[in-house]
Amino acid sequence: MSDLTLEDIAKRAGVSRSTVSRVINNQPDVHPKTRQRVLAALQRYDYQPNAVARGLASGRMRILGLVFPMGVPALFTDPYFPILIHGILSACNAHDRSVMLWLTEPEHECRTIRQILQRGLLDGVIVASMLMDDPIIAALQARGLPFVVIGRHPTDARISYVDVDNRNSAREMVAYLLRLGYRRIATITGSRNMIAGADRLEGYLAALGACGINSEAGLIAEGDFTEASGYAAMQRLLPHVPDAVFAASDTMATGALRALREVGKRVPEDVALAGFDDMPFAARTEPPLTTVRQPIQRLGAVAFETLVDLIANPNAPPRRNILPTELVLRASSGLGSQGEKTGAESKTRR
Amino acid sequence: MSDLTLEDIAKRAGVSRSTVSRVINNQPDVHPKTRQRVLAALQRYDYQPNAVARGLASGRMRILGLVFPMGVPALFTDPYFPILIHGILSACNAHDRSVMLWLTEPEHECRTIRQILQRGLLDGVIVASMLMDDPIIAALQARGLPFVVIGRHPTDARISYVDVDNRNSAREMVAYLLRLGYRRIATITGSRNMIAGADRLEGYLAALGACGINSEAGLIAEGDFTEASGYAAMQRLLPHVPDAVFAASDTMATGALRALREVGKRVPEDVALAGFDDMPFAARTEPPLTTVRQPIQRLGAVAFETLVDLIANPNAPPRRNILPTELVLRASSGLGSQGEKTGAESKTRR
DNA sequence: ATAGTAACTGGGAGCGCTTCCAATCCCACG
DNA sequence: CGTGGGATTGGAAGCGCTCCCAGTTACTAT
Repeated sequence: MSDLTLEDIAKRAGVSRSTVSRVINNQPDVHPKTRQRVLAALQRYDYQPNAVARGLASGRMRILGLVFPMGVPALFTDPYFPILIHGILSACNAHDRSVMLWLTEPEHECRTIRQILQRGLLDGVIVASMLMDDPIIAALQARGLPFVVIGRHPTDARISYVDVDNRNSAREMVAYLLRLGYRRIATITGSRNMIAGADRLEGYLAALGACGINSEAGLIAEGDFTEASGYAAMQRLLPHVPDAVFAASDTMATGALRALREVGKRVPEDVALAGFDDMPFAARTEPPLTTVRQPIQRLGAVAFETLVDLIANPNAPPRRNILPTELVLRASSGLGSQGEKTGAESKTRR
Repeated sequence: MSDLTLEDIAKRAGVSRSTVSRVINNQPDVHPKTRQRVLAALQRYDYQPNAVARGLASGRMRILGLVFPMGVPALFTDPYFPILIHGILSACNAHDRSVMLWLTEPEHECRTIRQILQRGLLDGVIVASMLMDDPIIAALQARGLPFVVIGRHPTDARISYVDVDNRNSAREMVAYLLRLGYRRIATITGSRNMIAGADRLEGYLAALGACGINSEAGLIAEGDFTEASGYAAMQRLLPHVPDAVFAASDTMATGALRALREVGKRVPEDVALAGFDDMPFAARTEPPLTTVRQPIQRLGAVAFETLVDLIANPNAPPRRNILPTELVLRASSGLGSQGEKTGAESKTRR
């Protein structure tokens, strides 16, 4: 309603602008009595500080940027995106920061990057990039804006990131399938240009290698983290008769499940199946999905904390944070030839 | 890198700050030659204007707020959320605006609302509220900040909104099921506190009423738009032997599907099923889901356009925008007793 | 009392931009 | 060659806040 300024409040409270500012920012050196008086005026006139003026004067807007690459087709069908956002926003809420959101659409990429780099606006940026060579990374570095990436960066050691150990998690899942006795284990990979996809493939290969098994080209089908790609990949795998399939995401695993159902293959009797992520729906597929649980929400929260820390200490060394995953064993991986017990939903802590 | 100001560029280009400002903002009254010179300097020093200073001086930050109510449990499992965001962000990208995002968590609600109402920061707000009595609405009105709600407001005619005709869409879907010959049509409703849920229930009742059928309490089960609630609701419906079920969302329909599968009921032979939304996965359930398609992404884009219009014309009357839906007929609704043809994916334009 | 010190308070100078408004320039016209 | 008026340009006044510094007040110790 009324557009009061600091000055107005000051006049009403019979003090100076500076004193009101001190009270608002909870600074010391204000007499308790004065503070009371100002507080009362603040309340009475329902004063809201002007965030922009404040930001200009102080140089910090308390706003963080959050950037998602549009090049990821799974972004709008996977709950990954909303869950991650939730984690970040909750953390921001709790620490009185706000968030600006961008999707870098290729056709507007330059403009989007310009917006993100606008001076004064953002205190720092979280890049949910996962892409191999996202131009936003270079732009942020050139501009000197603090940022954290969700998903490790393969080459540049100066970049702070938060991630799970995709390679080892995948390796353990495949090792588990091997322990169950499966030998023709196929994989449906994520996109080539996403680091998580490449890492999970590496883990798959490592597990096979450790067991003395040579990977077979026909047992590796590339997907792009979408359901449809999982479906198509499974169809390509079928002629090579896998006895188990490790899909690099739960979403692709459901696609594989659909393909298997269509040709009358039973899971896990004919083909065992495992996914990655432990999305909410993974417990409700038929059969429920064995998978690797990654703490998506926590990933967002830790990214937030890391960024805030980075903003406060601009010259500190880069932070790297690997969060733990756990295997979630459900019916889709079956009991294997060993008859190993899995339990309804037993979990293995890594 | 270098933190140049307008003044610096002006000096370099041998003109005044004002002129540089004019060039940047593409204003007339600059001699073409001067403009060239300034443009060159701008380019050479890679000048980025300070968005905050600009915002303070001009009173417009070109930032929109986007508010989601956390009270909606489906928010993080339904693709509705990301698709809507996508629609809004694409529109913003194309029109050189940015977006700030908030989830109003009940425990931080006051603080969140304060952040949103901060003076100077936002030019306007899009509320993806759908809730019956969201306090943010009253707060925005009191503050006089332009805003648009996605989902109609049941009582206040001064509020601008964008929506689909939930009531009629639901009515048509149920009428379609009636035409197929189903008579014991049950419904799984959305949450009571969401207007869309209430509207779809009304449409269900209207269709039955138009056909002279009295609704039966046992055939109405309340859900909350989540898969789990659809599953539970279906279990409650089973004893009442419906021959068809209209779920108020595709997500709940998949829950119902799971419950039906568990007790060995075939869809559509034993129970026909219809959903609402036409989420990407609806075409891939087993059987594929008959549903009402609503243009979620477009909803976001139109909300954006409406808001921008509202910001430009603060005194214009409220805008109300109803986007069309269409019935998407797939296998889950069956052929009914009439043997009506549905085709693999025939659509009916409303 | 009185100096000395600590606790407060107010004023002013910005933050980097927009936006008037007055000043200057330039050219066609007389 | 002078002159009016539109086209350009520069200067100054903010936008509403923070933050520094000097000034004022209020005590304590002597």
